[in-house]
Amino acid sequence: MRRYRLPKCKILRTKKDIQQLFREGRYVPGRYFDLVVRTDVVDSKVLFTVSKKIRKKVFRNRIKRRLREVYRLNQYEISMPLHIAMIGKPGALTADFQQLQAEFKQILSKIMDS
RNA sequence: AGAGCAGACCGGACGGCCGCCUCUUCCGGGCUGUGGCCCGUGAAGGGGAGGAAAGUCCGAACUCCACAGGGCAGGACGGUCGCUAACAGCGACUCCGCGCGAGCGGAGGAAAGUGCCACAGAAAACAGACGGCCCGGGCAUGCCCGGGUCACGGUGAAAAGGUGGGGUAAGAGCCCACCGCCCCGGUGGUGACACUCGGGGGCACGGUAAACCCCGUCCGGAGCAAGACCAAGUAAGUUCCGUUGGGAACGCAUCGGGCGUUCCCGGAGGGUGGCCCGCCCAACCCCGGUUUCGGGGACGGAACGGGUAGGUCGCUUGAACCGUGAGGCAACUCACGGUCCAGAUAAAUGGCCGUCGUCCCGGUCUCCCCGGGAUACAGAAUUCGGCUUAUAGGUCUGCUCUGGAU
RNA sequence: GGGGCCGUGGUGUAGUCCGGUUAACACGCCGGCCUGUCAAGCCGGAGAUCGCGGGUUCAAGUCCCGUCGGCCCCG
Repeated sequence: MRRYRLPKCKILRTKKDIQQLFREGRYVPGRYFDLVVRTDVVDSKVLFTVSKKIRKKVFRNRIKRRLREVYRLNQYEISMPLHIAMIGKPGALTADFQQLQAEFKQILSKIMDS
């Protein structure tokens, strides 16, 4: 049985990788979150972030946690190595969790088709 | 019962599935100098946000820089006595103001000095006389001149204690009584201060120090992005300054120049993260010329510039927390026993679901049931002690006022 | 995480140190003159709870405290 794990080594954390991702990655906007994706990589890694327009740190953290759960539970939908940045928007705080998952799958399939 | 004051505390509970960080032990693998070290979709067990984690407003610990000190400047605090590692904190008490009250708020000095007090008003700070009142003189009275006066009038934030009586030309502490004020003494209190205490003074002393200032107490500067180490990597780069001068004594050498040691004086640079005094600090050789000097390297310092943004340590046992006892009105302290309780770093402490609790709304309308909604403020980042600010709802303790019953 | 600076008409600033009774200046805006028209120029005018709340003072943009927002620096 597949285990839906997401340890630290799967998170993008070096400054070089992150800068490269935002410089060369493809930007895909969404309703609850935007994605930045880079395909010319050998392993799958991800990072989660939220704009400081959301003023309170509690709410920014909650959005990041929900996005992480979305990625964790749907990571096997990805069939190729990708570097992904998930950028939370205000709606992700109150939206239904099922809707977040649906949007993630939808955007993902769009990316993998192209 | 209602209204209110002060303080303390909680700030959802239980369960299921899937996850995250960290520590310990074990398992597997690798390295080994057999002490261990490193790695893991590995296993088990322990721990995993707050009362404010916040604002960064104070105070410390700790680290680095600098340290013989002294002074000035600057900053902070400000009733008294205590508590504390320290504080702008806390406790008790004092005086003043506000409140019916429980209580709340304020606090050195304005008879050391300087400045300011707009407008209005006659006059605004060792003051002055506009109107009015009174007296005298002059013109034949309403007018003018000289004098007295602040009791009254108006102004203002603020105008020479208040009330009553005597007194007077009119008045005024001018005099008297009471109240208030000031000074000296006494008594009580560690003290702020208090006093139905004694004596003296007719009363002089406007406000502002969150204006300068004076008095007292305290304060070196930065901050865990402090700081230490490892790895990788660039340009061991550029510019500037300095590594010295004079004198005395002694010794060596001597034709002369000189050399060495000690002491004194001076100069340049740097440090003492504001300034001054004082103090402290390091570094010499080669070549040419040999009196000053020129060139080169090395060393010390300053400014500018280049590279890295990876890892390890600091990093959580501490003025710690929980009991019990003792001292103290209290803040708090002491003794004994017990506990180990987050350490992340693009940053863990969660996501989804169910049941229940609390509150609100609607139906029902004896709060039983059904449906819907709400469940705050807010997320550790070196660590403590405080303060301040945000906060749905709720609990407890003590007290006050009003009304009712007994 | 730590340190520092700034909030004044629509915009950019002055005034804040040392408090004083119409808060100044430039650009912009509105109206008029000029021109065949526009611009420029000239004349006149409107527009500010001085980020917000409390305190000191007779009096606060200015002094003190709290709070909110914005900007910069440090490895």
